[in-house]
Amino acid sequence: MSEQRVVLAVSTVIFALRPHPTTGRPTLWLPLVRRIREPYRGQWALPGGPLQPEDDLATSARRTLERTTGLDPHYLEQLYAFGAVDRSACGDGPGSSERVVSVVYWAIIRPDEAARAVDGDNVEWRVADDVVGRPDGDQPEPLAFDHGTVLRYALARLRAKIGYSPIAYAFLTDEFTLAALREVHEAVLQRPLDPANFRRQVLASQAVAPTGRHLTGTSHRPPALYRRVVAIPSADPSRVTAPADPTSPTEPDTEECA
Amino acid sequence: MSEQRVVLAVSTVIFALRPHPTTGRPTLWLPLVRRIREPYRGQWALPGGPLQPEDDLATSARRTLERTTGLDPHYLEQLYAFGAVDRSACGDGPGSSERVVSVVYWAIIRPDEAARAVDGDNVEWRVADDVVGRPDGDQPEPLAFDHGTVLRYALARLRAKIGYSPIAYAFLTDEFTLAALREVHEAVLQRPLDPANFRRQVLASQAVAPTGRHLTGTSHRPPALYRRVVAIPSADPSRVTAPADPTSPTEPDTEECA
DNA sequence: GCAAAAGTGTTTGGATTACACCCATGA
DNA sequence: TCATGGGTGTAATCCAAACACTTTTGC
Repeated sequence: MSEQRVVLAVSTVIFALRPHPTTGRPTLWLPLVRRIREPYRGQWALPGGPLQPEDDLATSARRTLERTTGLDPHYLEQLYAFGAVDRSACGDGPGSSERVVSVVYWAIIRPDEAARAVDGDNVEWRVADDVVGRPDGDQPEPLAFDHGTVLRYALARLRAKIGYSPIAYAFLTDEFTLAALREVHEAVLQRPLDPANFRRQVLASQAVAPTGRHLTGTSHRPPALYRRVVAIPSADPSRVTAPADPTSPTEPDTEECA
Repeated sequence: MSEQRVVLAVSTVIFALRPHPTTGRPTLWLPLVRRIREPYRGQWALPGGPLQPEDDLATSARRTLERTTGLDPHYLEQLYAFGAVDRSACGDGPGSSERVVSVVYWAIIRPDEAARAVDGDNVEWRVADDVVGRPDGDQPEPLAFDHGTVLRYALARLRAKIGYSPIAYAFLTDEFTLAALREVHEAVLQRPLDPANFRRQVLASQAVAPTGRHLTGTSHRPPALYRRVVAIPSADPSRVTAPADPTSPTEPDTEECA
């Protein structure tokens, strides 16, 4: 085996909600970029690139996103550092390729942000669950590197975190109906939620306040519009405060999958 | 600013339970190593070292731990990748030092494993909350690099995760009383738990089974001994399975702090 | 017997669930 | 008027907390 250098890259999984191509229901989509050099040339991969010495990790993620997809997500969180020694080697390719450790981030963008995205020859938006493959479906075309594993992990994190953190609001614009908020949860969790109970839970959480306005133009009773009144928490470790009050329980953390 | 190279290192926060020096109650301890070179020479730091090209990230963490502290933890999980551009620069030191990105792991070891640990001039075990500093106490001697932030984050992760994952068993040997299991939770959460309710919750979780044996030599009723019958889950993203059954809710993931 | 912790029982209140039912609008 | 979701009410259920009480050992 030849001498290897370890190279650091930063990649990002970006989630957005768009109508499903067949059902029309809100569904998780994400952009992929086509690799234009070896290894895995021609295959689809997560947007990313090498870490520049002058960039922080999250800054690198944002900079690469802007350059490759034109996106600037307002929710961005570190997912995991992937560093298996053989993860950058093609199964049938040369075994002596450079070793790459990737720090992967995941992001959420609103529909209005996603609409501004470029969609050229080398960027393609796909339904997230079609990319990883359904349990009963055919195996999809594999992603470059271990990006299939990365995406599965990002989906698991998103689905876990929406249950205990107000990240669902990152998919929504300033004003929204409670039905729209419920559709975000339903799209992420892939299961219907009881509208009555969902409404009560959200209102009890004190996370939203009515704006007084209503959505018009529907063929039924005009739903009230709400706005978010809590911050979407940052998962940055530097924001970790002093030890919590020992008399109150701690909330779940961000980083992994049970 | 001179040209910088990005170097990748792996460090580990290792937790063990030992009696508190004054109260005698089970308390979180961790080993620190003294830095023998610049930057931060002479200050205490988390055990770690540069990533070797032939090691996976977790392998690197284990190898460095063995070499510096003699420890081989049976629970090891990735915490976070720290990569701020200035994190390896001393506040009053030279500003042109090498840039280091650290992938940090955290680990749990049992008392019998911790007893085998070396405790030389350059390794010192400390009470975890004394290292980060109590809210009302004096500020402790700062750790090297951003390891104070790292440790605070690791403590937050441990305290969050013990609430929804059976990691408490990683602190215990094969046979244990339910009181010992409760003391693990109390030490981590820093608050007393109701023995009656705790017992019921643990038994209802189906995570333990009685061995039939009892602990003797106490000055009261001999408590029954139990053993763990569930696996301590690995947080490795490669273990993420196919999308869960959409009709059942998802459990919290591992990676972050609310 | 007494102290101390093991272990059991009971009550309470809050949160979740399921589902019935009314409301307001466009067509 | 009817269809469609918005929005409210309510009862059943589960779960966590608080705490009284009994049991079993060493001293």
